[in-house]
Amino acid sequence: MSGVLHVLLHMAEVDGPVTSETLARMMQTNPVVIRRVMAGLKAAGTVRSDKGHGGGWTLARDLASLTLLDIYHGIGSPPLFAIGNRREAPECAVEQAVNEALDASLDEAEALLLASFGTVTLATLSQNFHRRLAERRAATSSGDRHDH
Amino acid sequence: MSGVLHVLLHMAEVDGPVTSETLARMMQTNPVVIRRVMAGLKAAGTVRSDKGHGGGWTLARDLASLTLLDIYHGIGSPPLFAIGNRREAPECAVEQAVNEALDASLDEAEALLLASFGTVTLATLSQNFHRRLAERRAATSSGDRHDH
DNA sequence: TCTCATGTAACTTTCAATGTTACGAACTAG
DNA sequence: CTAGTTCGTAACATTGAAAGTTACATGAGA
Repeated sequence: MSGVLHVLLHMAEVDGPVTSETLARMMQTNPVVIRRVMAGLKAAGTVRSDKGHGGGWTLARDLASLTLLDIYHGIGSPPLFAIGNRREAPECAVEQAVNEALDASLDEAEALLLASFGTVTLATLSQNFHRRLAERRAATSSGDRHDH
Repeated sequence: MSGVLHVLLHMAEVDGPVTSETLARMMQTNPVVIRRVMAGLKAAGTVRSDKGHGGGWTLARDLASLTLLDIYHGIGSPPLFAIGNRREAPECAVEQAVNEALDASLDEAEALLLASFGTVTLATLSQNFHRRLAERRAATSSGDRHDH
């Protein structure tokens, strides 16, 4: 998730297609790993890929029309929580009572989280990125006089 | 988490102390694993342990005074989410923007989840467990005539 | 004193995530 | 049409964290 967002924002900074090779160097990983996660996004219509000379990955939709929720589903909607339910011995009544209680809380939190994802666009992330860049430039050009 | 709750509810069904050996068989695991997770709960005052003959684990507090939140903290407050933030290259402005956005959503969901945990007592879980037992008994003694 | 039980360090095993290699398919430039 | 690029994907290797295991020390009761 975090890595994919990183990649997409970097792609938005370049106008032409970007190869898996280049993206892999940015993320300090392997081109095949990039292709794996991009596969889902491609199927979802978020990005497109082109082969051969001048090929690579391109954003297929506007940043403003993409939310964190789109990306989450694009990468296959993986489990959100680290503390899952035991699925062993589900016939045990104790197990069922425990799972019922945990599920109630987890489902509620999951609904909120996904709703929250739905309100954040990649355009917002990009804007925050550029704001940080500007602040950083201002800080260094003024000789780091502020703060500590 | 799920496993610990299972253990605690089983302990509540017995009046005397229960050994790690017995609990391990219930959970289909190893006694040492039981002692490991119980260590935190003991430090938190949730359970006590006694050595020697007739020893084992005992609930030190009433089920009604224990919430899921207490148990969560008792086992060391492990990470709740499976989709963490990248901590590599945190100086990259893109990374910072991504982490900022994800943290905002995750923190909000975490707060809700923990609050939700705080409202559920183990007494409630135990009641649900006994309700299930009663329903199951009723269903089998009536010959499974209802539903399918 | 002998047995039972926890406490804990050290080691091993397991398993899923990630990384890697290899090769086929599709595309472009010349 | 040929050569060079790039994605697509299967198969295998590596890694790291969680769980399991062994071993032994400590404390408590019969």
